[in-house]
Amino acid sequence: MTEVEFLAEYDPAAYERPALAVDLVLLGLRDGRLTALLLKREQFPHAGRWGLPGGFVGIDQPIDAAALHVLSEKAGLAGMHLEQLYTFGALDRDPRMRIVSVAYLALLPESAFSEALERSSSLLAATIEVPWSGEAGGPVSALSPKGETLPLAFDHADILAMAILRLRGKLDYSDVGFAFLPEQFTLRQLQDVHEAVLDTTLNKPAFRRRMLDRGWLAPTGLREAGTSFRPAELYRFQRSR
Amino acid sequence: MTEVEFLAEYDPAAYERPALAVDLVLLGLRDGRLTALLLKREQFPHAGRWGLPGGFVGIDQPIDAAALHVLSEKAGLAGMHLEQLYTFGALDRDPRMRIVSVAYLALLPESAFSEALERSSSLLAATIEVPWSGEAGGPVSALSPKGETLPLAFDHADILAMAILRLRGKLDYSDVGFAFLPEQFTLRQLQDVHEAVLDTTLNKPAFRRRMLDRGWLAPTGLREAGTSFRPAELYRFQRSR
DNA sequence: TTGCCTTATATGCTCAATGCATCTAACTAA
DNA sequence: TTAGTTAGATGCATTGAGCATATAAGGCAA
Repeated sequence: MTEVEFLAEYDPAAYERPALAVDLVLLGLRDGRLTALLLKREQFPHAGRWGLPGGFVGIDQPIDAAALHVLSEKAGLAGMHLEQLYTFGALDRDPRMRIVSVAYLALLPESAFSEALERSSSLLAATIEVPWSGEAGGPVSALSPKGETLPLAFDHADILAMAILRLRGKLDYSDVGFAFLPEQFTLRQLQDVHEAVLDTTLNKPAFRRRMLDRGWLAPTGLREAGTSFRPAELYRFQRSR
Repeated sequence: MTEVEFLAEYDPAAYERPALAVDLVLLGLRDGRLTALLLKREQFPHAGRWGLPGGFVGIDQPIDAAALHVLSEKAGLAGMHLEQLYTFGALDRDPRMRIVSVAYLALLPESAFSEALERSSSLLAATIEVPWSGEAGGPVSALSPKGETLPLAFDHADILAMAILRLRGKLDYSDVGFAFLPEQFTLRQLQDVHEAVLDTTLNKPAFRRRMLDRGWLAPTGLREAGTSFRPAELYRFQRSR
């Protein structure tokens, strides 16, 4: 029996199928640290552990739509940009049954991050601890606001790690960094975003020049208020070029 | 009913599940052009069109294992490095039923590419035409060895495009380029790989310095043979640094 | 044997981008 | 008015890339 014949006679409906789910990595910045929104699991399996917001993909639902649905249901957010990260399909990743999960990443500005925390009281803002530097990779850990290590459910430490990896990789050649910021922001805020994501300190003049030369920043003519020192110019992100 | 209650009562086995498949983008270099291995579809749907080698994911099979299985069954290859690309889950991507497909990318050296073509006579080496430059994105087209445009099945033009996009993005900061080359190769061959993938011409002295400074190239002391001009030094790829 | 042709390899120059130190500007608070 | 703090600008050295060009090493033909 050749492979062609095999496939011709293959009736996938006759075979058991894995369940398909989505998991969302919702990242924001709190106190200059990368922070993710986690949910405490109340039910078996992994009850008491912390997991990413997730849900199953309906048979008549595009995967992206399932991710947006979870974003809305579990975080009360709409219209955020979601980027597909990676698909996790190890056999034992869920003890109940075979579940394949497509992970998505969303970057939230402070306003959306706080909004989600308000709308869903079961969400927790967990600081992400990255025990490796650069793009080495490996699992990460999550800390509660009090600094306690949170036990993570399933393979969610790996999913979070993949999110950090992707984010670091894209940060300096794409415009993803702006997703963390409000409509108007200062160059210092933008640098804080980069420093938090990359977990380094950056050279200020060099960073300024690089960003300004990129043509993505439109000065608003406005300045920040409420500082006890020289107020910084407010910029707006403009796509273009 | 809260989301928590909903999930607690949710029995995924009670819902119909999408079928899960893998599709493989097998890329090589022929005559300085990016080339993919395609299969002519004999059956409905899309009979007569050309598609990527693919297969379903078994309920007791990790996704990576399913991809390796397809690699072995459809291309007669083993032990190649496979990288997960993206998961395609549009509702209408397959007219038979809902199929979600996890796409994988493998880069083949000339030897493995030819081996696959010999082992499976139904495979075709299709030249990939990329109608956009840089990392702009958009679907690509495939040409037969005679230069005729091949009609592609399903969303496989998009999957191929994603492969090119990923490849171009990773080429100059990672070691993926070496995957196209044999054990020993010249700097000119390495440059040819980069020029084919990026679809540009590169500056030779600059390219040489960049590659040599990277510490990935170990001179073998040997030189290529059979040229009617000065033979080039043969290098070997060594990881680390 | 001797040029000649072709490609490999090396080198020098210029320019652009970056790291770094430092200078000036603008605001508050005392 | 002055001290303190951060924003923003500028000069200099280093690095890396683009580019032209020089030299090296093979085959080949006269």
